[in-house]
Amino acid sequence: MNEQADGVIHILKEKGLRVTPQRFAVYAYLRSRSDHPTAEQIQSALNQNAPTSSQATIYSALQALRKVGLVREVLLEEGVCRYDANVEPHHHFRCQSCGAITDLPWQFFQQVDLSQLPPGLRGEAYEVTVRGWCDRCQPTHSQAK
Amino acid sequence: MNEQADGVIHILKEKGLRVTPQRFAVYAYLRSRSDHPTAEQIQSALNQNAPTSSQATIYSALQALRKVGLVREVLLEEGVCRYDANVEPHHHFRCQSCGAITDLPWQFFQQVDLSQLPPGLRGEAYEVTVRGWCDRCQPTHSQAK
DNA sequence: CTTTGTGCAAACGATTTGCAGGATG
DNA sequence: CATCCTGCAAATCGTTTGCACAAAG
Repeated sequence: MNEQADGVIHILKEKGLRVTPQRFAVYAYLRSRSDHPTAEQIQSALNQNAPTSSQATIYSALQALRKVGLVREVLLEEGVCRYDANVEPHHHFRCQSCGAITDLPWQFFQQVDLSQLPPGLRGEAYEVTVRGWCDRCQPTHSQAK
Repeated sequence: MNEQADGVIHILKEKGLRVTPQRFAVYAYLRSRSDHPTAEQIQSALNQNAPTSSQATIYSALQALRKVGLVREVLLEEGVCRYDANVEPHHHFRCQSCGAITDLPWQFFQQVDLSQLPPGLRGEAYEVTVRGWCDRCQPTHSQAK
């Protein structure tokens, strides 16, 4: 766990970011999760035991991390911006019952061919978003919304 | 144009929606466009000549249309919710320079196989989002953000 | 010590809500 | 005519900003 912490510190420095406790906490937390928490979720997670970061700080830390490419935002539902420390290309699965989000490895859908785009469009990257039901929300008998 | 109007009225009625001038205008406008306007863009377009709809009405019309499946929302950038009267499955292209959004026909990427999902996940639908440059923003020499 | 980040509270923009009057079926 | 919709303004929610103080390099 300490090695991991050192790693995070090193990464932040490498990107030219000052290492503050708040930034460290936000980034370490994001790296520890794969469910793309919202800003609010990050804040309440970090402040669970003791108040460590104000909400303005969370947002500014997220922006700083985004600016250097350590974090990206994920938009899958209205009105909520989620954050993801996994900046490698990957796809998303969203359970339409409980809203849970699962990362899908890149190789699941890597067969998309960007050279087939309509004339004039040059594609650089793509991402697949799948809607469905997660393991806990199987619509076996009772259909979920 | 009048036949189209009749068609729109008929569709609204069929879905059990009262046909009001505002609802008609919102839906007809959305059907006339393929660039997924925001609520604000819809409002200013409709009020271009004469004030016809308040912003609360636009939102409630959009919700009513969404509820009956005539309109869906499209989330491709932060903080903006776009609306789309094309509820047939299709993909999206977003120019990362000017932000323009283009629909991509379904058949461009229909080769995705949802049976390959990780165990426990049951996929129902998917959508591909492509980032790149549109015809007016080709990064020939000067790179865009 | 200089630069950059933090915390607070107020500002902001998009969306929602409550309620009285008005239009639809 | 009963029901549902509109318009207005106020409320709400997530995010951003301004500024004084504090911490990082």
